[in-house]
Amino acid sequence: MNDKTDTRQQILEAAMNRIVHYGYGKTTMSEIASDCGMSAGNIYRFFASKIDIAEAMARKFNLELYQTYAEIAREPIAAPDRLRKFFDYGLTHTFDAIQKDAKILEVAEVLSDERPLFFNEGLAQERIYLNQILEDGIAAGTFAPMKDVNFASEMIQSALMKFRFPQLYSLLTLEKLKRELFGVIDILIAGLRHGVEFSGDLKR
Amino acid sequence: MNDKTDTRQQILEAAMNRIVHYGYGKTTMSEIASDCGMSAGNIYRFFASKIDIAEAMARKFNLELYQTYAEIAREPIAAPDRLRKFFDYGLTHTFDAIQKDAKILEVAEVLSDERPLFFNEGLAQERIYLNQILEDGIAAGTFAPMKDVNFASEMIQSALMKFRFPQLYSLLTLEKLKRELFGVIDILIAGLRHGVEFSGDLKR
DNA sequence: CTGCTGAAGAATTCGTTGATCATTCAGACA
DNA sequence: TGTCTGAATGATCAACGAATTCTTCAGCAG
Repeated sequence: MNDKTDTRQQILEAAMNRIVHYGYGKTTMSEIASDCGMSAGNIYRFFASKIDIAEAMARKFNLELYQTYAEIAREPIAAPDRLRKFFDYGLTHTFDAIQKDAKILEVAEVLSDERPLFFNEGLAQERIYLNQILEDGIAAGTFAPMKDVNFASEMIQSALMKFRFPQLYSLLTLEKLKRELFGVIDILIAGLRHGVEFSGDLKR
Repeated sequence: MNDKTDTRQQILEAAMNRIVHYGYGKTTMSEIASDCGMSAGNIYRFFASKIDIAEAMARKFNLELYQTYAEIAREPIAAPDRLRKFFDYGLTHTFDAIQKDAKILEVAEVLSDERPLFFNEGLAQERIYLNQILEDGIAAGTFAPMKDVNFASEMIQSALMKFRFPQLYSLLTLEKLKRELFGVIDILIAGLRHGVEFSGDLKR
């Protein structure tokens, strides 16, 4: 069973090496296989398809991200600062990753085409940490109480959607991007601080 | 001189009829020309290129939009309500337009590829009305005073960016979209109401 | 002189064909 | 018996000539 995990890991690593260098489209299953000293067919005992390798790659990327997210959510600083740090890290991390390996943009594109739900998974995971920060902030009296913390998290994610799509911001510098990110976050924080009357509250 | 404007108008109308029906790519200059009873070459005395026709089309669409924006910005209701109405109208208007003529999505795509700055023009225009609403709100005491109204407008636009890209939301229903739009706006309004301490204020 | 045409040129798209690639699976191997 | 290979298969892609389309412009008509 450990062999299996090891081999899977080896395939993933070989694939990642090729993909970040040549791109997803220019990397073939046979190439990955021969890098691992096996036949292309054998890869299918470990990954159901090529796109699953891309997904595993993204999952690995996200795992690091979530780990830092969890740490930030736990930091003993005021909730608004944690919120800023949270999204600052997310943006910087992906920006740097793209700067370093431009080809991962292709992976993201292919994934959003063929695994459109994968994206939602990440948002849901992120919301767990956001909810935690919001609840802390409410408990500390920094944020006003609210009926539906998860809905608020969703709205925060929605307002910061722009900073998730490199295609939308790739022409801007990181500096300009951050200025904008913090500008939006500051309004959101002011809103959360003083309490939001959601116009839909009656219905929900 | 009026002849010239008329002909231009005629060409634009013929082009629009074909484009909303068959799409931008499937509409040829000769077709537009023969619809107008002229040669393809003659179109170039009125439009410098095919993409300029698409731009004129979008400009016409925006003109209606801006007219309503101006009206909403002037309405004698509280600033927050004007803000809601403003973006509600923008979303509904484009959503309905796409529902009615799906092919205009292709026009938007081609335009953002070949005239990337055209988009910014629209944002700048929109900000004129936003600034007006914000200033009114501040004067009325509904919104807290702020150093840089235009920056706040930019941040509002940034936070609502998601609702501008049909590619990002085309799978959602208008109802769900509006729920989300109002959710974000409500937080922004709460923030503006009580005042924002922009973390970048020292630098600006 | 002005307004327009239609043919020419340049650029782009299209369709076909051959090759490459992802994926499957019968059977070899250990 | 459980692993793995390599050939078979169908799907996708690249190449490239043909055709279409955008754009220009010399010259014709009014």
